[in-house]
Amino acid sequence: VMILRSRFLDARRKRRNFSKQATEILNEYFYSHLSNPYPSEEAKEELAKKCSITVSQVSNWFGNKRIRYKKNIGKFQEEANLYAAKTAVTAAHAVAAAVQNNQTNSP
Amino acid sequence: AGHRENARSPSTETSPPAQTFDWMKVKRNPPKTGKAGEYGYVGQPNTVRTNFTTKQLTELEKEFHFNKYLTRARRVEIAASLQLNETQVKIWFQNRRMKQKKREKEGLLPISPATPTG
DNA sequence: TCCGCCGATCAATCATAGTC
DNA sequence: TGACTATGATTGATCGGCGG
Repeated sequence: VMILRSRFLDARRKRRNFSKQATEILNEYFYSHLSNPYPSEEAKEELAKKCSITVSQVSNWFGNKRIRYKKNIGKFQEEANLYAAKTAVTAAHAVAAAVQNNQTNSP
Repeated sequence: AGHRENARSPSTETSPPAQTFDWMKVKRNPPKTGKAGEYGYVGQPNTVRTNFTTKQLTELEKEFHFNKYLTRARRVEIAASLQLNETQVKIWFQNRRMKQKKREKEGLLPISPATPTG
């Protein structure tokens, strides 16, 4: 019956949650690329570095996130709005900077 | 690989989040791992992933250490002896090689997160 | 045209960590 | 402390692209 409960206690035994800061970075990327949340190998390396985790962990995170997100989009609405607002502020700053820059050196 | 597109289904575009992008609709076809019975063949292919027994995994692992790649003949032998499809054996080796590669890569840098101030 | 492989991903599940 | 949920990891199998 349970003959194969054998997933022989893999390495997933001693699991540690990522730091809140790392999760923050990953979520920011995910929601700011919601139309296509598939970071390139290069982007994964950068995220891994910023989050102090491995590239594989970044891949695992996105894989789990994508599946769980589409499985129940509604459950992530609040989170989605939160990060959307956050990136919106960042975008606003960028626009402001661009405008400022444009006025300074107009062609 | 992928479904790299970016199209969006008809939806309000005024709300940033809550849109249904193509990646959210991706659906994988169910496994074609039809474990046919003696009579004719059951109706639907297995809709769930096969659970390899400890014995099967042990044998596959043993074979893997002997050869990272299988010849057609060897594959047939193993599949028969382990009651698996040739495809399952083929895929298992494929996944095993990827796993090996991943481990070699990871078990090499975990230490020294030297961050050359970029 | 068919087949095997690679790399990425999916999807289901495991086992633990966190919350109440 | 036990029940339930959140989450990282594992893995059999699929998808698309390549090369033989």
